[in-house]
Amino acid sequence: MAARFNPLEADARWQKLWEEQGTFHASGDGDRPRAYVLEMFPYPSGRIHMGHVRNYTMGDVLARYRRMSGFDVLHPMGWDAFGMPAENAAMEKKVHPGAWTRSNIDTMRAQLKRLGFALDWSRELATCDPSYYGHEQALFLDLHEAGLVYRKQSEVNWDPVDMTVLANEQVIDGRGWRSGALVERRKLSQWFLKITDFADELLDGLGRLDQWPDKVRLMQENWIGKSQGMRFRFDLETPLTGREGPGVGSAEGGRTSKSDGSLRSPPTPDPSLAGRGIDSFEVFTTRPDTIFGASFAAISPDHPIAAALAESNPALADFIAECKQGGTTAAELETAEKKGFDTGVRVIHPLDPTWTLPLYVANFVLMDYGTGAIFGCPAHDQRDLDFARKYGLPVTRVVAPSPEEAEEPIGEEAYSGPGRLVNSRFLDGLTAEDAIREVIARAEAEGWGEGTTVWRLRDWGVSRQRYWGTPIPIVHCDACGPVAVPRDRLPVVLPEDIDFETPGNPLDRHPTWSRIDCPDCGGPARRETDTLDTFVDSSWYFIRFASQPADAPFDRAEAERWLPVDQYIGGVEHAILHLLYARFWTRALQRIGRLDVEEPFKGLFTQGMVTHVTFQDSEGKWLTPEEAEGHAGPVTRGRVEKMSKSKRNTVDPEPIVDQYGADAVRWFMLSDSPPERDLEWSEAGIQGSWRFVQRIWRLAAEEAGRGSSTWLGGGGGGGGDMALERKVHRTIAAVGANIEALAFNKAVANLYELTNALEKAPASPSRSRAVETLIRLAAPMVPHLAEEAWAAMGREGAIALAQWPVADPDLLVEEEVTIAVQVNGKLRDTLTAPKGSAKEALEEMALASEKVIRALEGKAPRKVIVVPDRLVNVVA
RNA sequence: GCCCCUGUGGUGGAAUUGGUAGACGCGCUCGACUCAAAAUCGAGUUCCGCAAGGAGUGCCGGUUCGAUUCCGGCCGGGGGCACCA
Repeated sequence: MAARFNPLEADARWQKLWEEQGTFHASGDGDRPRAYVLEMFPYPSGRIHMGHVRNYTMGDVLARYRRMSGFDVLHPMGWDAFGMPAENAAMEKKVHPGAWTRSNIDTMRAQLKRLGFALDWSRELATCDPSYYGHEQALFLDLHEAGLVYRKQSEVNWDPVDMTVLANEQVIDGRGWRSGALVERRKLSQWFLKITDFADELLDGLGRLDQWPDKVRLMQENWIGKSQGMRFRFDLETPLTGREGPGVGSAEGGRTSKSDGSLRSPPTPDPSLAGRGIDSFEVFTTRPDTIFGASFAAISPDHPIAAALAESNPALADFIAECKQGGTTAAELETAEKKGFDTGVRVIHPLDPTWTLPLYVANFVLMDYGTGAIFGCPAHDQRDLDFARKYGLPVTRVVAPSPEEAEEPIGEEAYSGPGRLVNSRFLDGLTAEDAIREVIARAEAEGWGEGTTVWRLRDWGVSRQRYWGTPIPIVHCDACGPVAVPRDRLPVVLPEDIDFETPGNPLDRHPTWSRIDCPDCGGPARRETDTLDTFVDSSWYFIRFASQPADAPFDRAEAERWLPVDQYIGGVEHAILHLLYARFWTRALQRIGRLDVEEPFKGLFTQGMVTHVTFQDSEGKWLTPEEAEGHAGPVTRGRVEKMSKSKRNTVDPEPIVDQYGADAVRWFMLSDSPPERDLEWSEAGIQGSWRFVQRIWRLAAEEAGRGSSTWLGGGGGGGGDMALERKVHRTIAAVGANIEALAFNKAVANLYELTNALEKAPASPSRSRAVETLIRLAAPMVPHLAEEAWAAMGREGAIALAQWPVADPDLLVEEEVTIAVQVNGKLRDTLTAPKGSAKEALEEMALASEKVIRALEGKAPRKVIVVPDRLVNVVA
């Protein structure tokens, strides 16, 4: 047996063997319990980076541990293969997006295989294959039939130079990231999925996801943004025209729901309303209790009433135009002044027909939240207060924390705390909560308002005006309107002959692709040229992994046997969108009766980033660590930051694997930093991991060289290094518990401790068995080394399929314990005593201690606290 | 602005339900082996102090026999949402 472990030779040998023997195939039959371990599949950007290595190593340890613990494990891998970068590459490098993507996949698959991940490659999928996206089109049509898909006009960011739609992230300071052109808002007809239909369920379900990080649940909760309150009508003192007409922004208004939970789409301001007669509008508030503190009403500049009034009021039209100019970046909004325009119109207070309030158009009122209109209560809302001070509006306190403060004037700070109602007529004396109920009850009884719920969540716009995505399987016919592509004509395949020379959507300008006969009437029609948001692709891939028949998206029974995913691991950057969309998609499939799974991911873990030091030269140019070392001028060592190409601090995993082997890299990824926190890459760290791999190897080689296999087979008994045996069994218990808890850094520390103990222990049958146990415990983390050592020690079969050691409960308890002895809570001495010693005995031993006597300085103990097997505290 | 998380040696971080703070790794110091270096092995490493001893988990206070842990108030770092009514 070699003195050193040579990964360059061993890694590939074992990887080949695992592949040949199908070691990691999920069988899906038999009665073993099942475990589905999944890491977020990568976008094939070119090469694997350290973040992938960390993510997949964590999942791999869990998958291997579960397999050794007797589970039938599903641990698949695939490619989130549609998206913008492929089109960018096509434009810049003149390669076809498909060719670019597939070549990247080949590179990255080879890189992943070199890391020895225990993946079931037989289930590999790429979302850009028609064999995947064709099924996605079928599911889209299922949702369409079920009424969960609709089409409406929606604003997009339009780059007039590239003639393309931009995602919000691609708009930088109001300009297109590629062209630098000023971005325009443009209205396009787009497809939406009714995720808001599920807002309540998605929110409610969060409460039962007890294996998700609180942080992610909170982020989703905020994103869904449920606000309970009241919607009510303000009548205008004088209708806008003489004719009676319907209220505006009322029943159709806002993403609101009645108490039955039904949701409506947001309003599309209708210019024709102007002149049709407007006599009222609705506002939304979460504080109906403060209704007697109202001092103005305000509507959004986008509100139909604002538009109607502007027609005869040029100053207002100017004001509205001015509001639309403002930037939308966080910083601009932060400093943006609260501005309003007094329309001169007055509205009637719903609880007092003699009381009228001025109506403003205000720049801080958003059309797409609530009803696009508010009432202002300056005393109890800071924004309203700022506004009221600026325009000299009255400020009346209506909530006071105590009766004495009822007439306390409001200064520059609005009061939003608890209290009882004052200056509020029939509400006086009620708590805020009771007053809310009372006002809603009266409004509902009198018919001018109702309790309601408003959501921040919007429906999911899935149309993308791009080539490299799943074609939306719809045909537009002048006679029949939008028509679904018949199922037997799926998949709608992307054309291969595509031109990226001219700007715009390549599908749109393809000479023939979009021409088609209408499936309904046979007349001339056009294909939908938008493709689906790539988040749709990733909303169901975990189902396809579990079951992949050729003729259907999945087999229901088989998918239900694997789902939900037991442990999902990925970056926190997907905390909201991807995870919310996947939850929605799963529930939508459940609602239409395709799959009886409520939540796709039972356990979720979000791992930290891999970081590295940064360097800059005197001019602020980023330098790689290698450049910094040999740099002529002065070099500044910057902060430790996430590895990124722009900061030039990336470390390519492949050369590291070449140098140290897969196991040292994997070990480093698991060491030191808790997995949810950032991990700083360092050369010293990887060298430390390399040393540890060799230390385990030496122990194994030593025992193998001893010819100790005779001891190993010799059934549990003899050998008698009981201290070591106890250490081993404590380690078995600790490593298992820590892997279960995904506390890999602690499992790593447990293995270091056992290794330290083994290196010090004299040869014995106990030690030989202990080394074998160490190899098995380390196998999920350093699998190549473990296989090699396993074979060298003469064991049969792959260690990947060997049994996880079982801790003997009898060996987990210590015979002797160390007791801390305190005087007045300060440690003065320690003593050893048999486990389970009587309180009296421990007290006696403690009081006899020299150090205790000295610390007492002659004072008599007033009280002695004894915690069995832990400590004695003498109080004097 | 609102919400959430976090603060422990030179450093990454450990520490069941409150019960010996600093496990384990990295780094560093000294020593062994070597002509030398690397690798490896051994000893040490919270701070002050020769020692006895004292101080110590961001800061201030509280509860407790006992607080890194629980409570209140500050300060620092990170994240999410953001003119959300």
